[in-house]
Amino acid sequence: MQYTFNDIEAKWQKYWVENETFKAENQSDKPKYYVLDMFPYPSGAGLHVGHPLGYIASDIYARYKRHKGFNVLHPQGYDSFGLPAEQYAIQTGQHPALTTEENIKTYRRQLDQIGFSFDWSREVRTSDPNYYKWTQWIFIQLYESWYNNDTQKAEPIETLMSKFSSEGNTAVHAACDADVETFSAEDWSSFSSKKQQEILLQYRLTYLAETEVNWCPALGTVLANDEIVNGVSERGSHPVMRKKMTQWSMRISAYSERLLQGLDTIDWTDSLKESQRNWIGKSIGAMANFKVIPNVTLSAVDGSREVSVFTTRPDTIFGVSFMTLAPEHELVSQITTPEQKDAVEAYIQSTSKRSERERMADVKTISGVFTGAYAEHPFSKEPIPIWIGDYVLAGYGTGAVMSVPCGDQRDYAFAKHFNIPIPNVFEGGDISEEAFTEKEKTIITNSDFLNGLPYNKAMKRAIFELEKIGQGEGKTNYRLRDSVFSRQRYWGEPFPVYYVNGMPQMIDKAHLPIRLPEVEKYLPTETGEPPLGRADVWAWDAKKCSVVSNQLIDDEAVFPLELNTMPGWAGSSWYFFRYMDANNDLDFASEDALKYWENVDLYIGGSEHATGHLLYSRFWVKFMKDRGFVGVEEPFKKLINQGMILGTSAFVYRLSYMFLNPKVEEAVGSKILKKLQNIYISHSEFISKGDLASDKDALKRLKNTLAEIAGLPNADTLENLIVVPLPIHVKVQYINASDELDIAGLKTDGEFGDDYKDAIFIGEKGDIIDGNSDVYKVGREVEKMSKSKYNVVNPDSICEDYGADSLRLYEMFLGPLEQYKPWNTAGITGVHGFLKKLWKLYVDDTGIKVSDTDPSKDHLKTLHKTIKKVEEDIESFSFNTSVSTFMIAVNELTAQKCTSRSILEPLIVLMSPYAPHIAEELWSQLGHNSSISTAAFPKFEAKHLVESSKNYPISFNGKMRFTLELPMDLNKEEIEKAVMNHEKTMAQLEGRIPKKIIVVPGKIVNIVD
RNA sequence: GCUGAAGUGGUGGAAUUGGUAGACACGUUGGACUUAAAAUCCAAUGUCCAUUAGGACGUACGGGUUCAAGUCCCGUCUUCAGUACCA
Repeated sequence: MQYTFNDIEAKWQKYWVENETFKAENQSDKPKYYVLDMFPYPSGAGLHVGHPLGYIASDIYARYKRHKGFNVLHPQGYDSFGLPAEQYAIQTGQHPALTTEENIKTYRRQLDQIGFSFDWSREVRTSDPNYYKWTQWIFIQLYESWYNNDTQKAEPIETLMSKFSSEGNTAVHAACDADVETFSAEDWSSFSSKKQQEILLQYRLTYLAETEVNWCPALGTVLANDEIVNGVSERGSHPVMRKKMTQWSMRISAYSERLLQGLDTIDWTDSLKESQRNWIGKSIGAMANFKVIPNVTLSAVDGSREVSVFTTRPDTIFGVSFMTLAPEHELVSQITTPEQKDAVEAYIQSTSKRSERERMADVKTISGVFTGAYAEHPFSKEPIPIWIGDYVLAGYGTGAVMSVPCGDQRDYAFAKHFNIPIPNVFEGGDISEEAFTEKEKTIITNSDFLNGLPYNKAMKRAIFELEKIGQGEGKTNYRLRDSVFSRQRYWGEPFPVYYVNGMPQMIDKAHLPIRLPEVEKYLPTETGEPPLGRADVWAWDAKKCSVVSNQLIDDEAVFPLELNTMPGWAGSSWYFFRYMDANNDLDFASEDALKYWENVDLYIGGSEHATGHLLYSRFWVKFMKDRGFVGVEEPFKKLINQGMILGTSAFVYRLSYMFLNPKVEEAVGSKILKKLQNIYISHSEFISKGDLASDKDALKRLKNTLAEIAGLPNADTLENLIVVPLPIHVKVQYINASDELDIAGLKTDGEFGDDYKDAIFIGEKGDIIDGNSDVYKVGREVEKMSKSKYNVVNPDSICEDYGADSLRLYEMFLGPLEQYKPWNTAGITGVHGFLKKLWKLYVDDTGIKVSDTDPSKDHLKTLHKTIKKVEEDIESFSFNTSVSTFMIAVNELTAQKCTSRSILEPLIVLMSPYAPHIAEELWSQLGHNSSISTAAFPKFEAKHLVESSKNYPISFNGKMRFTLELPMDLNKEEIEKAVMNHEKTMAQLEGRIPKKIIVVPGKIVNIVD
């Protein structure tokens, strides 16, 4: 009988569906185990071989846990809202719901053919109204909550309202907007209800706020930072503006400390925890307030203005020689003196043109302007000049810094550039060239009451003194910012929100879901409203409690609905709870189900979600815990990041070379020229993507750097000399690796233009080549699989040619789960051959050949060492090594001609998580009527591995020379005697007397002479 | 720059607590079977020297600890990923 994998796999896939083999029950005597994959976005391209990697691993683990007697929840679903479907809709006019449905069908077919043990009865789709109904509901709960810093918990907004009416807000410690006014209980009750609502909005966990976005008028949409290149849109090169928009935000910053602390309670990789820690960015330091010195020429100054700064090094406060405000800082306009007004305004003008990204990219250029104002040092009372500079970011801390040039490189560079004094406050060291490093900043000097103190004591003392004079306090700052929750898109969850007099109102739970309205086009409106602005039936009738036509909007009962939709991470922040009770109409999941399944025991997915999905989910879960909706504090107990499977792409590239005018060599000498070449090559900033010739700014920067290195007075000397600093391979286009291509046909002329006609080209080896001849070659590169790179390997054809079991085994065999690794289809013949060998171990021409004879000692030894290794491997997620173990076992048993049922039955159970189809088939041929998934995992018995002898490696001075078979029960002395008397030992020693003989019984013998 | 991970044959990768480096595969070479091919099976395969016996060298590089180091310690280099005027 042949191993007809296609038939066998189809047969068992059908069996599993018909018998609901993998359906999980919400109650059981067995212990529970919840294994989850990050659910996929169903893209139009379908699955490639990289996608199932994590699913295979989790499926093996889920099946293993079932064998081990657990009630396993292993569901799957789709993160089906998202941009690609919307883009496709814009281009084709097809409704995203239709294309999404199509894509899901493809995904499901592809997933099914790999033989996953998903419980599909629990499938969720984020774009399903029955699902997003509950996403909307959670949004409402966030709106109806505030964060109490005293209890460190979210509470219903009502408790805040009652605090306000009994004591005002002065004693309330809450996470809220920075600019909340203070009021008493009397004030509160005197406020209009609109004013009360406005104040409450500053406390809610989701709130409306003015946020700066990248607005592209030509495209009529908001762009993400990555969609902007050099200040213009990536698509179409249209100008992009910073624009303030009112958007929903999530007060995730309220949870900074808990999100940080919670990391210690979960089993994630260190690198992932570290990313989240960095993202949360806790820094401990102090706030210090510097009084602005009134200036007689400024009429408005009243002497009460203060510059607040955050610093992590309050011990350096006597090293302050200036202060720097972000150009956007609100004090700037108030304190600037008339003499400096023009300069300051010109500076603000020029910096506002640059995007935040540009500012951050260009770290080297130092710029700033003096405001003319001075602040008073809190202790020395010296006047300190106040500058503005764009190296200070408005968005972090207070948007102002106390500049300590001796201890901070940026302050140092700024001070040098503008000739500001650099007072030293540390003992020892040298600050003639650069600021002190962290290591050098130890003992404080020149600092009044801090003199002689080590920095950590000085920090405490400085904070104490600041608090004493009421000009500062200890403070912890977090980098984590609230996240914008609005998207100007169509294909996302609509907000359950309508507006009365501009104030948001939540729609009652009873009327959810608020379904996405129909629109005739998926683009923003001509007036710049989001796509939902095109909907005709998109108003809320507060009396009838239903969505009605916009035409009916009036002042009394019909109001406009929110036009934004929720971002992609909304639906994915809580879906793991929905699987627990996916078909519940009354609640997002029943209390019983939530209590039984608790949270995810094992979560597998990509590391690209480290600071997105994995942080937002933790935030929502903590919130839901606070409000009593769920019982757990963390969503994912253990998390594993599967590595990416990469494809090999082929492309045509044009060789470009660094080329310099010969004058450079004259000017700088050949030695420096060589140095320059190395710098070009190692300086990745300059060898950026594409052709540097088109990036004038980068070219200019390069010239400055070169001039500096070459010791030239200024970059002008190089003006006509340096042209393009390469070599790089400029990719011309990707090709299908197997295609023949007429490379000559791609040749183009005048690529560099006349600007560079005097240049000489220097090749990769330093040789001079003809600059006008472009050279095209075909290159190969291992990179992420992508349709546009023609390097995608499709699992369908693999399943057809080799079977799903081969695919599963091979993906695991490829290497450690967490590692990035290239796909190489050639290797699959190895595992496929192994499956055939396995088949032949059980089945011959006449059928199953198993016998009920007693197993030999060798058989038992092979089986039990396999059980032991495989169990250890699965527990440690080392799936690649267990595949090798299976190969070794089958090789050994084949050589031993084993047909014993008591060996072959447990062996196939061991393998069934990895290769479930062949396992089911052999299991049933062995005479079993029920699925192999119900069989118990074989039990390891150590007695079968007990050896009576050991093949000792005999080393001389640490080098193994030969091995010697000795009985296990010999003691040290007996082993030593046996080894020393051996003729090979004599031969090695050649009569020398050993200085020392190390004997480790059961391991090794080492003879030192 | 900072943080994290990694660097082992032609390739993917093994190696438990420091104890026989290169398991298991792919590829390559030779052979068997075949008219031939595929499939299958057998053998060899880290590099170098040697007819053999055997030997030398080998886990990015340089040191160190140890009877013994891929594994531990110090320093250096390289690659990948994340992050970045975060005060």
